[in-house]
Order: sequence, then structure tokens, then C-alpha cells
Amino acid sequence: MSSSTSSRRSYHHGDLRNVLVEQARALAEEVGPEHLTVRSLAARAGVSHAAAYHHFADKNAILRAVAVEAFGDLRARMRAAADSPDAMTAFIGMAQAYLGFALERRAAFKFMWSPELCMPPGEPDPLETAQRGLAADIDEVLAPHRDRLRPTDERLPMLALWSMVHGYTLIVVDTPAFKGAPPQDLQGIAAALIVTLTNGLLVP
Amino acid sequence: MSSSTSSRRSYHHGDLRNVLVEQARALAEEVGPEHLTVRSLAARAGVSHAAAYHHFADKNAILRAVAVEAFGDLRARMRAAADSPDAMTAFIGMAQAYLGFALERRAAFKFMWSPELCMPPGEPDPLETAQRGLAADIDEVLAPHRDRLRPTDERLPMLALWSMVHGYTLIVVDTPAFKGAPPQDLQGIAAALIVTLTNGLLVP
DNA sequence: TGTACATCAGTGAACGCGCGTTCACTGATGTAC
DNA sequence: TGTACATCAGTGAACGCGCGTTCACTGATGTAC
Repeated sequence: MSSSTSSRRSYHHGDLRNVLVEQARALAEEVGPEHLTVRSLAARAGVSHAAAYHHFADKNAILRAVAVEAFGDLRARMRAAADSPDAMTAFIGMAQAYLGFALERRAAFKFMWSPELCMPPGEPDPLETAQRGLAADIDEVLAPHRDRLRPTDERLPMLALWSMVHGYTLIVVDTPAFKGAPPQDLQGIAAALIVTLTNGLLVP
Repeated sequence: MSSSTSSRRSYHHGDLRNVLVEQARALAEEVGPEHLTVRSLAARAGVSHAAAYHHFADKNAILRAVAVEAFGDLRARMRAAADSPDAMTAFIGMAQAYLGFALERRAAFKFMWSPELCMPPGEPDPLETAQRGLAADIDEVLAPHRDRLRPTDERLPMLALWSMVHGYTLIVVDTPAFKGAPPQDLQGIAAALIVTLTNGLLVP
């Protein structure tokens, strides 16, 4: 019998590493990653605060694990939502998945773009890989529809789509004007913004 | 003779409040606002760390003053740069001023959108006013060109322009792919993105 | 103009807390024979 | 199957530092008379 499920209350936890990441994720969402402490995290996981150091080199390593997991989650949602043969549908799906992730995991979303909160300066940054992966995913959202794009620099459409979605999402998350707005309204605006970008702001 | 200039080295500083804000601005840019301490700030200003408390209620009040000043700076740059009768020129000017501000004042720009770093939860937020003012400024950039806009919801063009500019700026600032790119290249991409938004992503 | 005095704006020392991290330890587990 | 032992994964106590903030103080300034 594996110990991982039966020993929940025994001396050896059996699955502490995963539990710590899960609880760190939840705790960061509640108090903000900048206020997460090793002690509060350990208390939440039901262990002494020294126990965490058997699984992570330091506090930043825990935060980094949360950020990496968050990138994985966002990318998976995006890929699933953008799987449509129609360009507009794919773009809107991608945008709504992006926004949906940020609305559900507000703190995680902000944290993904603030690696300075968990990275000693000058270290190789494991988040860079995740960020590049995200960009590649958005490229793939566009790939099936390349023949319908206006002829411009090759990277521009991907950057335009990403910028629009990223900017709108952050404005929603950071700006008081959208506090308390129902998610479905915000998703509707996301779709309208994608339509605007696709068709153009000005009449020709 | 006013004391504010001659007494730099005297017991009474004479202009300490302003000097603290200036130095806080510089220090935040160097180490990040989350690592700014009252002690390091006071040392930089050449006073004891208790002196700051004659001018600010607490540390957060200093950070808030920096953020409010930063919003003023961004808004002034934007208004100056978007003053053109031609729509495309105005939009591009606004975008480039926005990006230029973020490139010069990276830490301040990030901080403006993270009020949780200097606001006790539940307090009325002086940054909200500044954010609303910024949105109003972007509305004014669009105002002279309303007759050329596609007919949509009234707020949508402003949100589209802001989202595109805000998103691109944050991607540049937060993403390793743009580390070390020359500012004029980044400004060129900003212009191309605005053109893309104005004309549309897909051929009609 | 000179003096007394209230007020302002500094100083240096100290408080006290919370935090990340370490350490010696101990109980639990897995394995060799 | 039983025993010895290495290793793993916890515990609780303690270290030590840095920080925000406070306090009694003191020098400088401005004003009333």
C-alpha cells in the first residue's frame, strides 16, 4: 500500500510537496504573493514551518513553482479555447480564456508578470521558458488563418492579438472601473474588442 | 532670503518632503518599490530615518506620493504627444508616449498598476482618481476623430486603443524577448501595432 | 532692534515584531541479509 | 519472517537580522511685543 494516501495524519506526510504548492496557490490568491510567508503556508498545510525546507531550497522556490504551474494552466486553457476553424471564433476563444484565467486567478496572473518578486536578480529565470511557450501558443492560434491576415511583418499579428488581450485583461484586473462587473459582461467586451481589432478601428 | 535653497546643509532641511519623493522615485527605479525601505531612502536623502515621519504618515504614504506623481507625468506626456489633427498620428503619438514613459520609468510604471503594494486593503484609493484621469485623457485623444470611427459601443474604441497600448507596453517591460532591444525599434513596433489596430487584422 | 517664547523639523537610540532560515533531534520507512 | 541499519521527512526551538515606527531630545525659525 502506498503511503501517499493513508499517511495523511501520520508522521510522514507523503505528499507534502504537492500540498505545499496547492496551498501556496490558494494562499497567494487570498493575501497576495507578496504577503505569503513560509510560516502561514506551513500552518495552512498542517506542518511545521521547517518541513517546507525538505522540499524547496527557499521561499522563492515555492513561489516560482506556483508561477510555473500558473503558466501551464493558462496555456492549457488557451489552447483548448482557441481550437476552431473560424478565425474570429478562435481569436475570441483565446481572449476569453485569457481573461477567464485572470478573473479566476487574479493574484497568480499578476504574479506571472512580476518575476522580480521571486527571482534573485541575475539568476536564469525559469519563467522565461514559460513566457516563451505562451507566445508560441498564441502564434499557433493564428497559424491556421495566416492566409487571411493583412500582409505585414510576420510577428506583428501575433503581437497585436497578444497585446490587445493582455492589455484588456490587466486593465480589468487593475482598474477600479471594472470592480464588481459581472464576468459575462467582461467576456462580452473581450469579444467586442477582438472584433474591433480584426476589422479595424476606423472605417476605411 | 528663503530658507529652502540656502539651508541645504543646515539643521533644517527646508525642502525635505520634495526631496524624499524625488529620491523615492529614483530609489524605486533602482531596487524596485517592493524593496524600498524608509532607512535606505532617508540615507539617500541625507537625513535620519526618523525625519521622514515629519512629512509622511507612514512608508506607504511615500510610495503613494510617487505613484500619484507618476500618473501625472504619464498623463502630461500623453496629452502633449497626441495633439495632432490626423487620427493615425495622434494615436501613434499617444502610444509612443505611453511606451516611452514605461521604458524610462519601468518600476514606476509597474507600480502604478499594483496599488496593493502601498494601500491597506479597504482604504479609499487615491490612485483610482489618477487612473480615471488617464482613461479620460485617452478618451480625449479619440474625441476629434469620432466621426471616422466604426459605429460601435461608445466606450469600445477608447478601450481598444488603451488595451493595445497598455498590453504591448507591459509585454515589452515584462518579457525577456524584448530585453535589450533598442528603444527606437520598440517605438517602431508600437506604431505598427497602432496601424494594425486602426486598419484591422484581417483583410475584409 | 532686541528678547522671550512657541513651534517646527531635525537627531539618535531603542522597541518590538515578524520573518527566513538553520539545527539537533526523532519517528517512520525501506532494504539487505 | 525477523532484525539491523541507512535514509527519509518530519518537529520544535532558536538565531539573527532588518524593518517600520516611536520617543525624548535639541537646534533652528518665526513672531509678538
